[in-house]
Amino acid sequence: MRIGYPCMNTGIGCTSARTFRLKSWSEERFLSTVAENLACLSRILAYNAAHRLLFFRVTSDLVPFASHPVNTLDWPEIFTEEFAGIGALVRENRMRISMHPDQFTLINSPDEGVRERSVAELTYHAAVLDAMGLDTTAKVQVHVGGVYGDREAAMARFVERYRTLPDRIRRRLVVENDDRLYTARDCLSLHRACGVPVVFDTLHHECNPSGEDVAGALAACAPTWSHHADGLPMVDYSSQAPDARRGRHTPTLDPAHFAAFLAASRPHDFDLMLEVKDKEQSALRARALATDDPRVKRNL
DNA sequence: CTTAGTCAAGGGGTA
DNA sequence: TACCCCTTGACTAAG
Repeated sequence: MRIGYPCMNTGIGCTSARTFRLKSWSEERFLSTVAENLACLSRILAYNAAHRLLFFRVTSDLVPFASHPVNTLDWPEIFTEEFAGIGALVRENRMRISMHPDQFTLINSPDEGVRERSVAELTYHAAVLDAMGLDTTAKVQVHVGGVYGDREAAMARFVERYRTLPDRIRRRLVVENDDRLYTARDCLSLHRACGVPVVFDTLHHECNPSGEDVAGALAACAPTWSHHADGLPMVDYSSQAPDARRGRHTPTLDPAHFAAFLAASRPHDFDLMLEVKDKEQSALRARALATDDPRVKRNL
């Protein structure tokens, strides 16, 4: 079990998610922003390596407007060295990377334009991981998408479109249960139909359950990952913020809830993404809480 | 300097 | 049909 956190570090004083308004677009602005973002990502990963936080989600804002028509620059080529350096850092420290495109990425949309933009966005995400030289254990996770008034048809469209995605995308794509529309069980049925691995999200499963307890859901999702090509299963963990709208993440790690999760999840092994607002601070506390867990101990 | 409104992109739910 | 919500940090113009 590697423990990680998403997208940003609260302590080191830089962000890899700098962006700008489309109105402010210029090649100079783009190039300087990407350069800053990549430099910051390097710093974050160096911090993570030093603190043995070996799982990290790279922000989708790393390359602003990467899939937008306004951008005709060959950014993977321009930043070849920077991406390669980051990839080397990841590999040398046996770290793992994931990405999670925004809600606009909907491969099951009936709208041709939405689908095309989604494929372009997925191509961007795959291109980042490719430029880093990472193997197919580095994943791009998406939700199933909309229902469009007909769940069966919407799920069938996901399957059909997954099958025809370029291999560059498909080999990295994994699907996650969401908090309203598609449960873990729905995702498992997609896996049976097309082979897509399933990321289990604990909070979404609480909000939008499909009958299994945590252990049962993990047992069902784990075999959707081919150990060789896909690596360990990925699990997103968070708990419900008290007195907040359903689905809102807690601001910081709840130690008792986390301990209960660790106990319930045994003996399954997976890489764990802590979706908590204070980011690396909670990841560090989680790792400390779990140091006696043999799954974590192996990676210290 | 601080702050409040806004940002490429979709879809679901309510009135 | 019209409007609100999600989720979120960062940008940007206004004060």
